[in-house]
Amino acid sequence: MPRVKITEVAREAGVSLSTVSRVMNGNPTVDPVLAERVREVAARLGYTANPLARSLVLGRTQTVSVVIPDLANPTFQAILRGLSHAAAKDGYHVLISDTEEQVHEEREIATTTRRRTDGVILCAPRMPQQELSALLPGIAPAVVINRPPLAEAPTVSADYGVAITELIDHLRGLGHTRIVFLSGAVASASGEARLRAITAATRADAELEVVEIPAGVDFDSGAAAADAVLASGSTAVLAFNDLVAMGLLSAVTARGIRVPDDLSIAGFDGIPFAAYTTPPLTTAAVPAAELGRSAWAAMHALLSGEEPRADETFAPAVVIRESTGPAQH
Amino acid sequence: MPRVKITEVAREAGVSLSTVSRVMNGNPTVDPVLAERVREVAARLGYTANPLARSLVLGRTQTVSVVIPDLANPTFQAILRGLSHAAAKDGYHVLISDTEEQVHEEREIATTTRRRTDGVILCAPRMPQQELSALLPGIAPAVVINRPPLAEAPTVSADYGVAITELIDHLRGLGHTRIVFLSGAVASASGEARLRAITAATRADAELEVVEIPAGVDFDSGAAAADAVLASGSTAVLAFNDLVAMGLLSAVTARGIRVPDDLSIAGFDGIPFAAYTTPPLTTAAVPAAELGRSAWAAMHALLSGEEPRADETFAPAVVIRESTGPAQH
DNA sequence: CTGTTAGCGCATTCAA
DNA sequence: TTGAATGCGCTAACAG
Repeated sequence: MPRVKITEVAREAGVSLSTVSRVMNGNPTVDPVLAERVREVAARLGYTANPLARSLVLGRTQTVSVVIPDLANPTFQAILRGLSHAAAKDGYHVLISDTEEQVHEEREIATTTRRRTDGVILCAPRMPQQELSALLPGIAPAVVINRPPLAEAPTVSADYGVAITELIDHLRGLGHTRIVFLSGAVASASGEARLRAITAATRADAELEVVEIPAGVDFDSGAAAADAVLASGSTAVLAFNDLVAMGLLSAVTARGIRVPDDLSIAGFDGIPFAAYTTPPLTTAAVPAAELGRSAWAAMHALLSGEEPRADETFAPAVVIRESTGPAQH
Repeated sequence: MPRVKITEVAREAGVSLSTVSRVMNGNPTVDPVLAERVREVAARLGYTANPLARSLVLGRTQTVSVVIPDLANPTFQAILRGLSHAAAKDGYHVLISDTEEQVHEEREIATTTRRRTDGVILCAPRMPQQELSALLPGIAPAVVINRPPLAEAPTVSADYGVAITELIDHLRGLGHTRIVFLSGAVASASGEARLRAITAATRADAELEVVEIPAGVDFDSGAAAADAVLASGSTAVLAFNDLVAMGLLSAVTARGIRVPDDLSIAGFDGIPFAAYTTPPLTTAAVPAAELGRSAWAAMHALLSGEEPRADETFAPAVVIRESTGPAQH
C-alpha cells in the first residue's frame, strides 16, 4: 500500500506542498480557486495526511491512554465504554492498557503509554497515595478515577461512603443489627472509603455491629466466604461488590439458605447482571459509564487549556431489590 | 515537562547522537566503554526515545488497532481482554475502537485507525461480505474475527455451527421436538452459521421442528420475546446468546413458568454470569479470550513477516447446567 | 568503531 | 496569497 503523500498532491495540483498543507488544514488564506483544485486532486488521489507525521510536528496525537486494573471487571468495562464513546465523539482515540492488577507496574505502564498519547486517564485503586502523587506530575495532563481529591490532577469518583451509608440504613431499617462486611482482600481507595463509612455508622448506632470478613473481589471469593458468613451469626451481608455478592448468593443458596428470609445480601456496583440473579440483588449502582464520560470531559478540558471542573463525585443510587428483607430473630 | 532528547544525551556524554541511538537500540558495534557512559548519562537524564519520532522513521508504531461492535457485550469484552493481554506480552499497544454497532461506520473507523497503527484486528459480524473484502486490502495487515474464511486476511473464529448442533442434540436427547430459536434481529456472520446448522438439523431429523422467532441480542429482547415463545407451544428454547436467554428466563419465571420443568432454555456464549442465574444456564461456551489471543498471534505473525497459521476455528464447549431438562408432554 | 548527512511526512515560520 | 526553507526527534545509510 504505497500511501500517497503531500508532495505528490502538490505536484499533481501544480502548487507547493505548503499550499496543500494549508488547504488540508482549512487555512483560509488560500485562493479559493487553488484551494478547490487542491481538494479535487487530494480527493482523486485519496490523500489524507499521515497522522504520525502530524503528531510529531504538532506535538499532539489525538489519542489518550486509559489505564485500568482489570478488563474483566464489569465496572471498569463500563468506565472504559463511557470514556471511549465520549472521546470518540470528540475525535480522540483511546489507547487501552490493562495492568492486570499488577500494582507495581502501573507506574511504568502509565509513563510509557503517556509518551504515545496526549494524556492519561488513570484508574489505579490500589496504588499508594505517595507513589501516585509522585507519578502524576510526570504524566500530566492526567485525570484520576475513584481516588480522593489530589493536588496533582483532577479526579472523578463515585461516592462510596454515602452509598455504603445508605445501604446500611436500608438494612437497619429492615431490623438487621449484626451485619457482615465482605471487604476486598487488598487495600484500595474505594475500599477504605467503604470502611470509613462503616466505622462512622457503627459509632453512630450503638445497636449496630458490623463484622468485617476479608474476601476477594470476584465470584469465587464470595463463594469461598459462605461458611465464614454463616458462622458469624449475622442476618445480613454487605458484599464488596456485586461479583462477590453473587458468588456468596450462589454458595449459600446451594447450602439451603433462603435469601432474603434467612440471610439478606447486598451487593455493590450495580452491574447489569445484578438484576438477573435469584433473587435479584439489592445493590448500590455506581454510574460507571458516567464516570468514564466525566473523566473524558475533564481530560478534554485539560487538553483544551481550559480549567477542568473541580473534582467530581457521583452518588451511587441504592437499588433495592429482593435479596434484602426483614431480619429474622 | 520539557522532555530530554537524544541530542542532549549526546552532548552530555560527549558523543554524536548516532552513537546514542546505537546504544539505545542495542547495536553491538559500539565501544563498550562509550556504551556504558552513554547508558549512564541516559539513565541520569531519564532519557527514553520519543516513540512518535521512532514510529515516523521506522514506519511502525508497536500498536495495533482493535475494532469491535460493542464494548458492552461480554463476549467482545473477553475477546478484547485476551487480545490485549497477549499483545502487551509481546510489547505491543492496543488502540481500541467501539463502533457502537454502526455498521456503516466500521469501514471508515478501520481505515482511520489503521494509519496510526501497524495493523487492524477487525470484529465486524454484520458487515456485508463484499464490503469486507473491499476494505481488507486497504488496511492490511488485518486479522478478522468470527467470519467465514477470507481470501484477503486470516480469520479466527468460533464454530457456531457445531455448537448449535450439539445444543440441539442435547435438547433432542431430552425429548424436545419442538424448539424455538430466538434469532438475532440483524443478519450477522455467526447468526447465519447458527441458522445453517439448524436447517441441517431439521433436515436430518423428521421429528424435529424449529420455530424461528426474531429477537435482538440483549436482555430486553429476550424478555420481550417471552409471550411469543410461550404462545409457540414449544418445550425448549435456543437463545441467540446468554443475554437473550437471561432476559427470557427472567420474564418467563415472572409469569410463573418453571424452568426447566415447563420450558427448557439454552443460551450461547458462556459468559461468566450464565453460571449464576437460577437455574444456572445451559450454554455453549465460546472461548472468547482464546479467540482474542489467537487473533493476536495471527497479527503478530503477519507483523513479523511470518506466514500466519491457516484460518483457525475453535469449537465452543457445550456446558450443560440446569436450565434444560426432559420435555414434558 | 564513530561521526556526518539525509530523510521519515508534515506544519509553519519567513520572505517574496 | 504563495513558495522555500526549517525542524519535530529519531534511525540508517554513508564516509572516515
